[in-house]
Amino acid sequence: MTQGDTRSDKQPRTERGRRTLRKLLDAAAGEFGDHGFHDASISAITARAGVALGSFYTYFDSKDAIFRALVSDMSDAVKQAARAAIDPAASALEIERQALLGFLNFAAEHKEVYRIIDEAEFVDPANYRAHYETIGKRITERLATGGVKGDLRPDLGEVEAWAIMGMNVFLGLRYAIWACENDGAAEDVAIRANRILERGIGRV
Amino acid sequence: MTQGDTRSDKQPRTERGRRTLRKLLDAAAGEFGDHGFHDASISAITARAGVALGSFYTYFDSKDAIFRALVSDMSDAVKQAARAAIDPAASALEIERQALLGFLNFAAEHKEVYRIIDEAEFVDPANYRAHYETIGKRITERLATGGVKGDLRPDLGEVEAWAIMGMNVFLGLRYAIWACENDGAAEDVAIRANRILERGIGRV
DNA sequence: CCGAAACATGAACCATCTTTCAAGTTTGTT
DNA sequence: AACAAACTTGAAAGATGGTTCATGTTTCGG
Repeated sequence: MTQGDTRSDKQPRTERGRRTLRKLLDAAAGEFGDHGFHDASISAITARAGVALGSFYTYFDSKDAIFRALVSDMSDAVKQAARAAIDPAASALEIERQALLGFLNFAAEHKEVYRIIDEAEFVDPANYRAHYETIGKRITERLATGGVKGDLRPDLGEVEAWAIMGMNVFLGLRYAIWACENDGAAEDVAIRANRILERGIGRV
Repeated sequence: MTQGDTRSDKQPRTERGRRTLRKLLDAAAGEFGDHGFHDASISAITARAGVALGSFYTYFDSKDAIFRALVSDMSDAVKQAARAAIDPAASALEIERQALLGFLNFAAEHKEVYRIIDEAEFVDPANYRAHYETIGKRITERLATGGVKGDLRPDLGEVEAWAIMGMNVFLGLRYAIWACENDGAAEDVAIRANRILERGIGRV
């Protein structure tokens, strides 16, 4: 699915090919994560992967192509991580807390994913937008479900979903990517953010 | 101040020089906004500015240098726009509503500013981080003031500030930068976001 | 075990841009 | 008016790094 669509006739047909492809993808994630798209060179990627420069073009049409492939893969990974962190039986607010906590942990564990998706805003805008629109829709659905269940206000929509998504992404940047010693643990951050959703910031 | 610090000995000393510098800055904002840092070329910037290629280096040491100068200028502009949109006499919640509305309007009016600051995450990370940390501090202060005034909970801190900042930035991306026909007006968005801060998303 | 297809290799090609520079023009001051 | 400093110019140097390609090696079905 991630690879089936636009991907040209470059899919490997042997086991060896699949191994090389994976090595390239992993190496590219590292290079793009460490240096950003433009300062990462294909020769650095192939060097890190341990293959010859020319082999790159057996698997990808261009530097852009491998970046796009990476963004698709990682977009899927983020969504899956969030889904995995959620207990669908929990209350709507609790689900949002779990989703944020899952995201914070995932981001801390995979900083390069965060970076690559962020840089997609400039290298692969369509995919970037698709990524956040998909997540936005998913949150919107959760809010609607919460409304039906009676956990949440019934008038929540896309605006609220994007507000929550923005909260989560920025808390991820600050407390997972830029995390420092005297920052609270991810659990704390998730609880405090959840309290905003629960009762706002107004005086009790 | 914005130019006084690290800026090399390139400040213009005549009126003509100041005009050329401004033309370059404006042209660069346009090019970087339209094409992003790496696809914007210095020759395109000088062409747009109507000056010779070589003149660029009379004012900036490098492509990075003009980008950094731009980020500083625009970071200031964003902060000033937010400040200008605020009535300090209003309640703490109302102030947050005004700040968001001000930001949404500013972003819609100056999409290139949004884009350039975002790209600074990769081209000028230190400035990017400084930008958001400064704004984060400012919001933290507002929240503390609101707590003292009795408008807000007294236990609000940096986490809540970053949550609000993330909300605002993402709502800006979605409803100012990517705005489309059937989106609500900025006022609506600001009101709905403010309602989250006021009472959360829980059932009334 | 043979042959065709898949895959690997890395030197060389090439397009692109940043940056330099030597020579000319304008500005502002004395 | 005259001079020095500030500014302008655009061709060319220099560097970088993406992409190609001809040749060699491995894989795998028949």
